Amino acid sequence: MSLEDSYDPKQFPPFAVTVDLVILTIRQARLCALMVRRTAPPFRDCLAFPGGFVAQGEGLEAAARGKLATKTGVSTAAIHLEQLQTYGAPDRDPRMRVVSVAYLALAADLPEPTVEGDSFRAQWCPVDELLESELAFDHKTILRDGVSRARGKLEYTTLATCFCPAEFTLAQLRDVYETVWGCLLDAPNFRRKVLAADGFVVPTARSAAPDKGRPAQLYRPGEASALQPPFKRPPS
Amino acid sequence: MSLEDSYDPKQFPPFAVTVDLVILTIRQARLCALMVRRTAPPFRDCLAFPGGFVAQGEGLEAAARGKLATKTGVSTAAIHLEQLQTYGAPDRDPRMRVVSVAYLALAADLPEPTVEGDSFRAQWCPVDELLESELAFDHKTILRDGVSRARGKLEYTTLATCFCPAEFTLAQLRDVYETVWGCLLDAPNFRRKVLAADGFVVPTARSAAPDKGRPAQLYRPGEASALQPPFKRPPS
DNA sequence: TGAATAGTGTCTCTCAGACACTATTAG
DNA sequence: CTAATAGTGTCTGAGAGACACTATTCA
Repeated sequence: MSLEDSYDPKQFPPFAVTVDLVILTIRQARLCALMVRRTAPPFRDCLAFPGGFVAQGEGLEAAARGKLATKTGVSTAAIHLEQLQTYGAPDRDPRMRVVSVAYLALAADLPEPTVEGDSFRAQWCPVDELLESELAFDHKTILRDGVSRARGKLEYTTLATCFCPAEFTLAQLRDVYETVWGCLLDAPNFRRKVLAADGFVVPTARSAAPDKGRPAQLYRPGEASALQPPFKRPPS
Repeated sequence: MSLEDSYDPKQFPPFAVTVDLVILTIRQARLCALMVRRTAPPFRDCLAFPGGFVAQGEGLEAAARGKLATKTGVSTAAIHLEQLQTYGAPDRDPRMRVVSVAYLALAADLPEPTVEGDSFRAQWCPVDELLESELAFDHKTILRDGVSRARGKLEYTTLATCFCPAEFTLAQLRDVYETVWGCLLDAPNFRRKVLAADGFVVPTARSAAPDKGRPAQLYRPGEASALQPPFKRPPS
């Protein structure tokens, strides 16, 4: 913030500031987001992202991380969290002026969310279904932005491993790309690209025990965060 | 924003919301940002980005566009404006809790900013010098993020033309890339890539009248906004 | 004419995609 | 053995970079 000389810190229009969380995961080969169903107007019975007010002395990311831990009931250390965008149209909440800072979280498949104080339910919903249905506030726009960001980030970062368990096969990693991008990738070429990307994955001592077929090498995430060169997403 | 059932719209911690503008342009082959010098504490005499409070009924982008028009004194239609990030650390302003939504603007070389009501001065400053000096609040972080965003966007969008006048030569466009990326590009290869990118630039009927050397074809921006395939930034 | 800048041709290297092929498991 | 999945080899075409070359202007 930078201010004219006439600035008076006592006279400012008060806003409510909230965080909204777009928490993405992959369940049964579908990209899903964690949603809560609203039980009060406005948008009663609509699905909405978890979120809430930012407290007076609380940082934005700290607020997001707090909500994340509450809703998922999981240690948030392993979950990637980044700021997405800020949404502040004057009429986005009919009750009052609210500016919402949206965060994007990428997580491995998590247990079904626990009922927190029994006051609301959270559930995983496939994003393609969410984009067809009505969501509260401007949350459909936020969801589109979040999915788009996630798709893009898979191209030039190693964040795909966030959707995987601690150890994973290359087939699992490929499934992440295929699910998020909605396309099919050539397994041999994918394998080469991943292994050629320095620090993307590192092999472990173990192999996966499959139902059938040859067991696959298990890997864990490497140190690298950027992919150079980036992965190319096929046009679709 | 999504809220628990116990939500009460009357009880929320009030925040001030501001917009900050990172306005980038190229002057004399240097990437520059428009800055104002603070005349009151805190950070008195430090440089800061133009910005100010968002009014109660005003959208965030509308607020940013308003400030942009005021500070540059130029029709903002031709200036690219996009949301950058939101900065809301509890202690970022010592006076009060402020959440600032930063916007990034890319503009062609503009006239020296006019003095607006004589209450403050705006000036263009080379970003490399700004990054060496002390800036107000967390504005150095914001500047780094803005420059980084601009660099990245030149790779996969046609936004480089925003730094050019209405008609420009390919050499001017190449200068934009070289200045923003801080590298040298091979002129023949650059030319081929730009012309191969469908809708990046379209030739006009005119040629530039150079001081010396062969006149160059003039182009204007095309319809495309994305570059497929992206331009590759040399490692540096 | 020569200096300067615009623009073309062409070679090479790297990488992405296609796809045939081999390897290792379960039954 | 077959089915199924993991993993390798190899060809081809597109694009990036290097750089020699031609074209058009001014003085």
